[in-house]
Amino acid sequence: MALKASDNPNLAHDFDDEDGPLTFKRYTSSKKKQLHSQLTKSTSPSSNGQPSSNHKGNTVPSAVGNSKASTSLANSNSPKPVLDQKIPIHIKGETKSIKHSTKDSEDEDHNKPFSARLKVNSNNDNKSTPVVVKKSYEDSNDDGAMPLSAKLFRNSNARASCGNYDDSDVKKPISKVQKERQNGSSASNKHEKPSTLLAKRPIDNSNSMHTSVKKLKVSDPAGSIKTEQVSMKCEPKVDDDDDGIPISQRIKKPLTSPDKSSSVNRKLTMSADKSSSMKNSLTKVTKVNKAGKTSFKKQPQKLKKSGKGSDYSKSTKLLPSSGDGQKKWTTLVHNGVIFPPPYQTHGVKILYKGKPVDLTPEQEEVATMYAVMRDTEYMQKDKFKENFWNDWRKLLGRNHVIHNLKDCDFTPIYDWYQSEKEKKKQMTTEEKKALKEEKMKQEEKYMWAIVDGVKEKVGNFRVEPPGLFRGRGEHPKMGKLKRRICPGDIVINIGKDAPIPECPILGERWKEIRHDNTVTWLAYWSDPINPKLFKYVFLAASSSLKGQSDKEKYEKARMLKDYIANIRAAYTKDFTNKDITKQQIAVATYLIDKLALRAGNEKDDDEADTVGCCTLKVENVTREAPNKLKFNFLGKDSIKYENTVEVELPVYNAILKFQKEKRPGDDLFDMLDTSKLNAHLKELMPGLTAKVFRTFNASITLDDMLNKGTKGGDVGENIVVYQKANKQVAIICNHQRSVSKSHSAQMLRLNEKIDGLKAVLKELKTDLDRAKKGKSPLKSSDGKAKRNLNPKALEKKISQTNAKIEKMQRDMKTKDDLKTVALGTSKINYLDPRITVAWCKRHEVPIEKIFNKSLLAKFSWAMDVDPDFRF
DNA sequence: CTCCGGACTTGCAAATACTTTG
DNA sequence: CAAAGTATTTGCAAGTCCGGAG
Repeated sequence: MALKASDNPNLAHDFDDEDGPLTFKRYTSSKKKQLHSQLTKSTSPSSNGQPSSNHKGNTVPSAVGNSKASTSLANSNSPKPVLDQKIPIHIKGETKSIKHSTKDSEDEDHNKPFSARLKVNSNNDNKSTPVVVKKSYEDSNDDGAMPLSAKLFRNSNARASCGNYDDSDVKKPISKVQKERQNGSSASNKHEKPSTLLAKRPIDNSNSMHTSVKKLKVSDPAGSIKTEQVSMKCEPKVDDDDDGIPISQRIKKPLTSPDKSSSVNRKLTMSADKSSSMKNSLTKVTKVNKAGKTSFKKQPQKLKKSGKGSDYSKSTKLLPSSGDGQKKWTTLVHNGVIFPPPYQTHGVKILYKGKPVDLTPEQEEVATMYAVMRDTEYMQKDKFKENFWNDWRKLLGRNHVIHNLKDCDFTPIYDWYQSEKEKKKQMTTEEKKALKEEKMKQEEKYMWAIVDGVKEKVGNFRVEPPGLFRGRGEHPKMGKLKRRICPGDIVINIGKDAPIPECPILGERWKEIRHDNTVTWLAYWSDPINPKLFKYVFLAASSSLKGQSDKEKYEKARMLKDYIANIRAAYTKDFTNKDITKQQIAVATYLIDKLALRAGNEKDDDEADTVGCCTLKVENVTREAPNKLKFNFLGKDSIKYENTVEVELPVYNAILKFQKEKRPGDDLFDMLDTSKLNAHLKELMPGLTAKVFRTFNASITLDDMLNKGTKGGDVGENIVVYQKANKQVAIICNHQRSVSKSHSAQMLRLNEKIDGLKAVLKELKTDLDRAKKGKSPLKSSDGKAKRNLNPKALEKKISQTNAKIEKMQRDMKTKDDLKTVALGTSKINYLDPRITVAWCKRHEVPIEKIFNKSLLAKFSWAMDVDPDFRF
């Protein structure tokens, strides 16, 4: 039976419940120790503001249990559930969201290079990204020069003051306000049960080892395991003279319109915060600062008690940081990686100067890779062809009949490939299903790893197949052959006691076996295109290990909220610093804060030429008097960033100075690089780096927009509010997507539909007029007679049609607005899921409407956040 | 310091799965 | 039911940041 099951795709069900989206996972041993690490490693992200439940619980996960688990896995690829602690929660699978429909007219675009398209978009279309960023500032002319999140931030201040303080808070020394403000992460603990992790964990672990398949019911409170979190609060202290006046002014100004909804929430939040403060934990003092002026103190944070029940069942709680020095796991069992099948020759010949040419399988394989890319934009790029030719020529050998690429005709292979594709498409669903099952069966054993006794999904267990390198933008290496990876290229990382995965290719062996528990990768090989880089095999996003660090990331970003006022004050002051390095740091930090730019590491010549903040070139920034800066550069993935913003005058002048006497291609911030910048940031807040600003900006924007924008409408309306906020974040972060090939056609079609409805409308009106006069309706266009309706019915129909038309037009507009905006990236990487979950709870929006299955699994650690949680 | 190996997150697009529509 | 769309998943490239060696 077991065997049978494992062969069967259905078998997967066994796993299914286990890795269902909302699950309970065990706590990692390493997590328990973090206290220690926090104390030791002040800079570690996790170490700060992390919930920690350390005290007493140092129970070590017993190796015994783990080894047992591993054994079972090793001995039988049995899919048998190894994890017991995961609690499945029923989730409605359908995560549907909103859709837009439409079409429009701009087809030619897809033939252009991506960058070109973007350019077109941004130039012609005000709705598109770059410009939009600008839009975000429009609503607040008064503070156009204010950092992106400043406006939001002030709101949070406002919120804070609703609770216990009056507006004057804002004027209080920042440190005071901050001190009074509770640290957020505690909110999420509200729901937790008293039982602490510490106490529980060991038990759970052992359970997992011995009891194998028990699943806890979500609904069973007793069964659910809660974790407590303790977050620490940071209380930055600032030197009085350091307090930038400008900043405080900016912050004050804002209080303009506190949103009602937020004030209500605020109260809840505050009280939650209060209650939370009680158990505490560690106090840490970090001394920071330049000039020895500022010192930040951390305060203990507390656990929260769980409040009223939420509609969501509780799920996993992650432990605080992954401290323990460096230790990421105690036991690790997995089956290695799976290789792509060997090349199957097809024997289709290419033509050289019109004549068929014989190729060896190796030569044919590479020729096929090329042939198959005929319809891509790479074929228009000389660099791609050149690189391909250079690598392929090597395979062809010295005196091969083929002497140049130009005379090669790959059409036969291309056609063969197309027909193969067609064949596949024509297969019956049955056949397809069978094929899929077969594949599943082969891969199933590689899909899972057992980490500290808990079964976790592996992210990418498939070794990358050979192919032609598809670098983005103008990558110097595009088209190069990415050779096949063999076991001899692969380094495996696995627990000491775990069986070493059998090498799947006969007669070969792994390059190396390691037992390094300070890292999370299960395997890696070096990138054949750039041997300096590695390709890693990690656990999936839904794993506890990933969830852990995800949470730490958001906690760090939240911590920034407490420091941001001081940081702004500090850099504002330095806008005019005589020390040019400091001045550049100040301006760069300002840009990162205001525009959510990436840090901008240096790049090699053999990479696409893109920039981030520190690597901006003089030519990327154009001044527009009196105080605007126009940015235009290619950022990550060669995505164009185009944005014109108003900046504070000192910034404008500083840029002027940095540009002076430099050539267009020179570095704008010539005294700066990311390590200097980050080193500086770290002095301002422990663990602070440039990327934290992006997370911070994104999440606080979401939090703010949700709370301001939600008016208590129905679910549908609320979802629109969410999407709007999501879109705003995507715009801030410049998350773009290429316009789909069929976009214009879709818009066109929608227009036709609307026109059709309009025609109907007209006809209805005519009928109405006639009906009022007692005449029967005219015949419809197809000549048939229509039913004779009374005026009332006709009026109703008219208004219905009108509504339909309006809705369609709205949808169309939305669709067009979003055609170049990618919402997914921010959802996955930048928006603290607790904001979303808490908001959903508050407004009774089913979380499945916002998060799909993967997201639910990835964010399982955030599911039981307190409804009052605010970023 | 700087350089660079190393590890991990972020990001877009292609492939695939699933839904709606005609 | 196929075509048309949309949503989700997968693939893998491209960033960030850290820390150790020189």
